[in-house]
Amino acid sequence: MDFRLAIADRILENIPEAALPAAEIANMLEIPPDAKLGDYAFPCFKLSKALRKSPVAIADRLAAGVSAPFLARVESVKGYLNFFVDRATYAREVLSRALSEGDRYGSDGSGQGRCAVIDYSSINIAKRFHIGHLSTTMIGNSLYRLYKFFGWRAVGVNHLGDWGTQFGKMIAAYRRWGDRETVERGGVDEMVKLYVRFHREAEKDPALEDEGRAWFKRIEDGDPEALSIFNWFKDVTLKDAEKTYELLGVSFDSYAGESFYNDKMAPVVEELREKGLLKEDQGAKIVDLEPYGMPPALILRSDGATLYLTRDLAAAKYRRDTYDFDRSLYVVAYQQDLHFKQLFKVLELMGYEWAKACEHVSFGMVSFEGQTLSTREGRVVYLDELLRTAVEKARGIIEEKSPGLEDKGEIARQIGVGAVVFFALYNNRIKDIDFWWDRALNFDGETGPYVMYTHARACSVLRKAEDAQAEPDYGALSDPEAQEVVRLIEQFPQVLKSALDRSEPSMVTRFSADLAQAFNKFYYERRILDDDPGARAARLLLTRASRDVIKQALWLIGLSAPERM
RNA sequence: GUCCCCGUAGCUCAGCAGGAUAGAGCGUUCGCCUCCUAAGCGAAAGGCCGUGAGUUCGAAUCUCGCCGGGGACGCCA
Repeated sequence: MDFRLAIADRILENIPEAALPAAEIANMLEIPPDAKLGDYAFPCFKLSKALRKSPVAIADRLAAGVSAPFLARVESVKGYLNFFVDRATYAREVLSRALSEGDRYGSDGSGQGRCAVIDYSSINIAKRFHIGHLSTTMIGNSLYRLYKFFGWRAVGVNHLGDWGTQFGKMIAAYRRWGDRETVERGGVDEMVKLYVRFHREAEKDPALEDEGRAWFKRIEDGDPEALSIFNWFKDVTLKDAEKTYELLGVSFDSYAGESFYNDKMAPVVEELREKGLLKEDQGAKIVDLEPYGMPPALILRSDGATLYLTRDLAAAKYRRDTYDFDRSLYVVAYQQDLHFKQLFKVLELMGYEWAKACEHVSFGMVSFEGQTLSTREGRVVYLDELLRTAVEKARGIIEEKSPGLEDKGEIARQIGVGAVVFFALYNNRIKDIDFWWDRALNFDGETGPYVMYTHARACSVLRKAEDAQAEPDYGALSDPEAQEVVRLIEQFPQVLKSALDRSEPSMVTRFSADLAQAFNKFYYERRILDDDPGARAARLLLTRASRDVIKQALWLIGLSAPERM
C-alpha cells in the first residue's frame, strides 16, 4: 500500500475542484519536521491561490471530511493538514513489503535494459595508491553497485593513466639501475624509487632527459623491448593495486586506459575536421567554444601531438560504440569541471545526441592536516598504510571487547576498512576532505563501525530468538522508537532513488547511520525478546527488516557487515 | 581579469526542485551495564544559517551585489 497515494485520493475526494492528478497531490505531501505533528502533512498553501480560499479554510474543510481506515486521525494546524496513520497498520504494511521483497527491497528495477558506464579510480601506472584516490574509487564503486541494484547493466572502467614521457624516463632509469627481481619484489615502491633517482641524477646529467625521451619514443613506435618493459610496469602496478582493490571490495570490467586510445584519436580529429569544427589558432588546432562562454577546446598541439581532450573524445566515442550506454559517468575531482564541460560540449557539437547522457560526477579535494598532499614532501598517507592501521585498531578493540570471537582477522578487516570507506563517503561528494588520522580512525558516533555494530546487535537478537510462531501484534510497534525505525525503513527506496539520481552515495551513508541510530534507541527502550508472544513476534520482524536494510545500505556504499563483532 | 564551487553550533557536516520550534556526530560537563553486544542509550551546554538587498503568504533553501575560502582558465593530465 502506498500511503501517499492513498492520502492523495482522500484529499481529492474532498476537493474535486482542485482537478489535479492524485500523483501530483501525493508529491505535495511532506513529512512533518516532528513526528508529533503527524506522519504526513499536506500544506494547503499550495492550493490556496487556485481555490481562492485561505489555507486554513481548506485545511479545516479537509480535516472534517477526510477519513479512512488506515488513518488514525487528521488535524488542521495553521494551514497544514496533518495525517496520523494508524500505527499498527503502518508498521504492518511497511514491514510486510520490506520483508517480502527481501534483498530487492529498495530497488524499483527501473534500470532494466539500460546500461551505465562508470569511469572511476583511474590510477596512474608506477604510482602509489594514496588517500587522494579514495574518493573516486569509493564513489565510483558505490555508484556501480547502485546502478546494478536498480537493474542497470553497469560497466566499471578504470581509465589507467598509462601514457606520457614519464614512462620513458622510468624505462631509462630501470635499464641503468634497476633489476627485474627487485622490482618484482618491491612493486610500485621500487618503481617510484627508480623514478625519483632518475630526477636526482638528471639534475647532474641532463643527457638523461634525452635518454628518457628516446625510450618514450620507442614505446610510441612500438619497439618490442620498450613495450615489453612498459607493459611489465603496468602489470606490476595493477598487481599492487589489485591487493588494495580486493581489500576495498572494488572491481572493474575494463582497464582500457590512455594508451588504449592511441590509435583511436586520428579518426576523431578527422571527424572534427569534416564537421567543420576544427580551427587553427596560434598553430594549434582547437574547437572554438567562445559562443558557449568557454575557453577553446585544444585538440592538437602546434607540433601535431594529441592532448588530454582528444583522448577523452576518443574514449567517449569508444564507450558509446562498445557499450551502447544510456548513461556515462566520470567520477573525477572538481578541478576538471571545465575539462568535462568542454568535452561534453564538443560531443554535442559533433552532433551526438548521447552527449546529454554524459555526466561529470565531481568531488572535492583531499588535503592532509590542513595542507595539500605532497608526495615529495612526505605529506601523504598511502592507502595500504591507512587501511592496515584501521584494521589493527579494529583488531585491538576486538581483543579487548570480544576476545572469544571467531574469525577475528576477517572481522577486523571488515570493520577497519569499513571505518575508512564510511568516512570517505560520509559527506556530500563536493566537500573537500581534510584528512586527519583520528577522524578517519574514529569508531564512535556516526561511523562505519557504529552502523556495523548495530547490525551485529540485530543479528545477535535474531540468533537468540527461537522461531516464533505467534501472530505478530503490530500494535506493539506503536511506540515512538519503533515508529521511527518503521518510518526510515519505509523511506529506504526513496533514499536510494535520490542517491542514484544525484550520484550521491553519501545519502546512503547518512541513511545507514540514521537507521542505526533509530534502531539503537528502539533496542534500548523496548525489549525485543518480550514475554508477550505477539509483541515479541512484531519486534522481531522489525529487527529483521532493520538488519536487512542496514546490510543492504552498507553493501551499496561498498561495505560488508559482520554478523558478530 | 573572467568563469565555476563552497560559507549552517568550538570542530566535521545534514537539511537547499521554498514551508510549521534549524538537526546529527565529534569535543566538553553529567547520568545509565542484576535485562536482547556500553563500538551503546539519555541529559545539559552550544546558532542574527558569511553579509546586504530582492522575489514570496512564507527564505538556511530561489535571484542579485558584497565579503571570505577553494578551484579552473590553449599547447600537462
